[in-house]
Amino acid sequence: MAATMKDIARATGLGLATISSYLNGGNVREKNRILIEQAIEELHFEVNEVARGLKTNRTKVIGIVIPELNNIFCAEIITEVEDVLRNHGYATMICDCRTDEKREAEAVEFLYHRRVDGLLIMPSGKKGTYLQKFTKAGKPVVMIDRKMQEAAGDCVLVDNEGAARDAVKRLIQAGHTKIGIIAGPKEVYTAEERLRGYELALKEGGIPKESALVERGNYTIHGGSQGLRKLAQKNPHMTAVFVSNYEMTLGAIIEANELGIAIPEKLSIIGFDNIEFAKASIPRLSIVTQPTREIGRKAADLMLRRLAEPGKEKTPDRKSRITGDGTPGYERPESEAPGHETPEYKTIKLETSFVEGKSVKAIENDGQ
Amino acid sequence: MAATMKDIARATGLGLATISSYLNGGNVREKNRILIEQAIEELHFEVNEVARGLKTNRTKVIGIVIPELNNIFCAEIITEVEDVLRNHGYATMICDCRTDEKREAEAVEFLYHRRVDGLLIMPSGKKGTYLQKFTKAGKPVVMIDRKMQEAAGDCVLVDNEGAARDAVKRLIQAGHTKIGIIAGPKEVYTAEERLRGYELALKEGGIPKESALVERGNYTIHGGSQGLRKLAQKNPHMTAVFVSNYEMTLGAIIEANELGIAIPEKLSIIGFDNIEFAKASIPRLSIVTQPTREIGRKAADLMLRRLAEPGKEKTPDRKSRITGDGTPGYERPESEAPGHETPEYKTIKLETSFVEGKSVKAIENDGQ
DNA sequence: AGCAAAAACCGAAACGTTTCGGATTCGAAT
DNA sequence: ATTCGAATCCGAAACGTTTCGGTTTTTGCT
Repeated sequence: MAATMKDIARATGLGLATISSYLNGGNVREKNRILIEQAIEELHFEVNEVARGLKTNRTKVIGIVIPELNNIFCAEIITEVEDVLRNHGYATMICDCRTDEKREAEAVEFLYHRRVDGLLIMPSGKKGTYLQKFTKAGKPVVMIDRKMQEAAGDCVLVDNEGAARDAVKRLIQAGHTKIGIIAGPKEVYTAEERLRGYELALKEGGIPKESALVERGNYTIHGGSQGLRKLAQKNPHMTAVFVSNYEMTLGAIIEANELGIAIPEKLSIIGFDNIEFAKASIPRLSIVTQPTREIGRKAADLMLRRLAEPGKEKTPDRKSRITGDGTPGYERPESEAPGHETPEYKTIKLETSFVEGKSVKAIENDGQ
Repeated sequence: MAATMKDIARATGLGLATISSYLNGGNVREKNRILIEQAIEELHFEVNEVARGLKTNRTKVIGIVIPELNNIFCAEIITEVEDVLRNHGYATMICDCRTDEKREAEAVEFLYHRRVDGLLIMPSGKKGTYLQKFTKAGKPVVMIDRKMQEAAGDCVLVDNEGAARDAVKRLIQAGHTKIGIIAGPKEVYTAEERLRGYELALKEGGIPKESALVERGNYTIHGGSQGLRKLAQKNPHMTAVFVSNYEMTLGAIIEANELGIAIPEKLSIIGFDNIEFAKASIPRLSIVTQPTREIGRKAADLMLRRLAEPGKEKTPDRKSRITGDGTPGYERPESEAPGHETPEYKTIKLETSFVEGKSVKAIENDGQ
């Protein structure tokens, strides 16, 4: 049904190679160009990306593996990534692995089979041995938000420890000393970083840490409610809480309301993520926000850069024995930094920002 | 680098066709099976889906077009869809068109180029003329949540009108007569349905409608806040509001708090979507919830069903002149209803449910 | 053991591109 | 008009599968 290059060649009386050349931006005599364009128009020709992918060994598809599509932080990043990549002609295959390490490995495998050109992953598991396939095949891997052990690849991270530390410091500066934290799951890299930031701030503030003030949640609304409830039960004198992701922040606030704990009069709260909610919340929430769009953009950019690099996968058609190279650079050069010798893996670290709200109340430093 | 079927054939001494047969579940003599499996193991062979796609003209990829990945309702549905499809060996290519009709058309085009086997779309535009390409090519199209004019394809919908009507009826039964609505954008199909449901309920309740009680928002938190503010300004006597999507519900609640309007004492609210939030909210929110998982599953199932249908795209290799068919049914039959003659397009309508909360207060019917 | 039917196997062509090396044509300078 | 280098053009092979039609082997029966 659909027209092929062969049809165009026949219709124009030109050779197959010429059509191909035209389609790939090569030069073609003016009159032939017109001829070709006409034929394409008439026959409704559209190049078959699958065939092209087979021949070139580049599918123009990027695989994406995330822990939970249904999570604002992820969704925001992916939205940006998808936008950037598609603008560069890349499609994205998204796999949601539901924060399950096994499913994650399966997803990676699945995408590898589909011969995606690169992998963008927001890891759930800690060690990324299953990424080796990609790196071994010379396909770029970019990790988002979390780093995996034993995994070679670029990273786009956020300074979680610093962000958490700053947040808790603010509480300390406001006079709080009984500060709780609702931390994330042990397995989650960023959760641990945030916890470390919390501990660091306490230490620097000269406040002894109490295990009763540390509660863990599973990054869901429910986890947040439970966390706050337990904290409140165990620590009647607690005056502030730092919550380490959005869903749990929501849960914590709700639970505080439920328990009749007034914010910020009785309890100061600093949350995480989702600036929109924070701005609109009552009382206006103080939060740490992550630059999701920038994370997404940086990750996509990094991926594109890697893809544009010459790449080591020399698969010259068997007969050609010539060493010379001269890959013409498929991607428009744009702002390619020249003389850029395949650098070692890169780690980009982005800063969070702090949005001041009314959910933190200064307290005078009387004996607690 | 990667091994091909040819390598396996060579290693086992078998023919190419036999390997192919084995890989596609065909029968092979026991000893050969072992031989093949051994070779596959040793050479780390994995079938190249791209080549397979070229040959079979089926990529095992489904295109998905949605208005906003970054929106809980969409994200929940897509999560489910992706899960189901991947479990059946299908990959998904997701395109976020940001509720922009032009981008939507581009996305459809983009996916068509990639030769996806089918299209799952949650339409932004009203008329889906650009879907014709798919249907013309015999590729199934399934619309989710919204129906497009001039678009042939299956549909999975929700009874929005009924849901809205029921919700508003509850307010009326509780004695409310000054009931506002924060409706969605005119362009959005479901938004209009919900508005109709609201109007219907009023009519049935014998309450005259007032244009001052109808406010529109753009389905964002901000839109919700603004909507509520305007409603409150214009209608000092308003006692209840129905909000027609999650983001706006959130905004409305926040704004109500901001304005010091107590819920439900001064204002009863019925919201939409996101049961989790509703359950945890203070006061516990009454909402209409959509069965997102079921929507997703039904849509994916429908797609799979269509894909399994014989399909009219007969593309026999040129030489074969035989009329006989005998496509062996690639997909495992599973629970194929037999004698199922390519039915006309199907529309599945799902029911919403109502979650009772404390945000609706009965008011005694004194003269208003 | 002999036979036919059924099952398993096989080689080659095809899917729609890109790319290689060489052939052809063009344009300008003589 | 010739000539020569550069610009264009071309056919054929290749990418890794599936599938067609036909051949060989196995199986079950007598």
